[in-house]
Amino acid sequence: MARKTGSHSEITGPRVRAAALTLFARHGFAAVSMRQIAREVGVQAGALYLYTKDKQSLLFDLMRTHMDELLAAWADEPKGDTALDALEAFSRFHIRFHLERPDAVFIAYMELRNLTDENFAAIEALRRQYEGELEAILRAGQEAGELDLSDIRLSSMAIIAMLTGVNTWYREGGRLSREAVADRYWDMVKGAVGA
Amino acid sequence: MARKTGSHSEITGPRVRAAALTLFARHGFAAVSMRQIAREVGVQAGALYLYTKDKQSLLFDLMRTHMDELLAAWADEPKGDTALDALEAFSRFHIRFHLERPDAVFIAYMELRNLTDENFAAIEALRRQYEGELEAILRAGQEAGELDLSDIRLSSMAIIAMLTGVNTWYREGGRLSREAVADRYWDMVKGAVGA
DNA sequence: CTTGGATATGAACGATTGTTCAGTTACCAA
DNA sequence: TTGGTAACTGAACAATCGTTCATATCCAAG
Repeated sequence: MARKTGSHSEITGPRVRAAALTLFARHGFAAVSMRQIAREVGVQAGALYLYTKDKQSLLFDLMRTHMDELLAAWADEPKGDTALDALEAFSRFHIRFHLERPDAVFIAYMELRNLTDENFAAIEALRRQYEGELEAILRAGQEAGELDLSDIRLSSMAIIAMLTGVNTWYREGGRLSREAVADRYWDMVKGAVGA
Repeated sequence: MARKTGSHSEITGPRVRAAALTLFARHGFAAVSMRQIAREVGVQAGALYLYTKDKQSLLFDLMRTHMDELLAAWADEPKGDTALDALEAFSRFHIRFHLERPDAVFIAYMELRNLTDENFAAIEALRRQYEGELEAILRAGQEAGELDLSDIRLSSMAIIAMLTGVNTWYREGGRLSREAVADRYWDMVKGAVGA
């Protein structure tokens, strides 16, 4: 027995990435074996290497895809007229986007240390780019007198940490809807930047 | 050759934990072998089992010790008279305590999924207890009319995420001193709770 | 001076790891 | 109907894993 019935390359590839995403998020990159991923897909371990160069590339692809999607989605987001509008748009976007893909977010934050130096640098650059988007909003708001900030970089890091933190406790079907959470976090962000 | 010269049990034990702390923080629990830890200590792998039941217990001990120290240190902290004073004390304490032990903090947040169910429950309970300390402050401030909060639990999670986030970017000898960072974060916390 | 416990070695255990590859099958184009 | 190739298997590779254990050495106490 070798190949199963039907042509599967366009099915199996995404399924490998999906299985890796779930398993890496649940157990951690180092704790998941290629054989576990293969079993989840319904294939032997050797077949995975038709879809990825090695385990490291599998992790890197997942992280780079996530960061690319993040940047692309934010670029497409309407941002309003004022810096305060843009900050509200960013806050709501960040929560929504991250709540929609908890596994990818978890991996992107937790598995950085399992990347090779080169791959780490690439992901880090994308993260910096995203942080830069928020910093630009804060700088504009500062210059327009809409915000009162003592340190833009620091405020940016604080806001992102606060917003991303939602992923650690939010559970679907819980006490609050995603919108209600976003409303309250936007209030807190507003207060934190003195607006 | 077996035992080296001198009595070492009171030296080796702490050294095993210190090596495990550093290595787990740098590479992750699953990616670190007992032999790596042993090499760092200057001992053979088998000797580690004089100081820990197994690898899992080593991780759990590190995490439980960290959480115990956290709760004990906060209990010893002067908290001022008003709820706002207590909130400031908490904010500054949290940043200071966490910046002093980045490795332990990193492990306590990243390696939860590598704990057995039983051990996870124990650590989770301690974390809840710490979060409860902040919630109590917020509740008191709310009732005294010092704070304006729409949801205490949510504000508590947001504040902790924001404060803990300092560990992800702060570097010793950087642009800002720890005190300067704490000053600015306290400003932001104050704003976020409407005070 | 002997004895016994504390401290450590080093070899060994079976299990599992990421990865490669020759062989096998199913599909599609000619 | 036939060939070629895409998709996959199953076995194999050396390396490493956590853990155990018989053995050896050192120190303190009697």
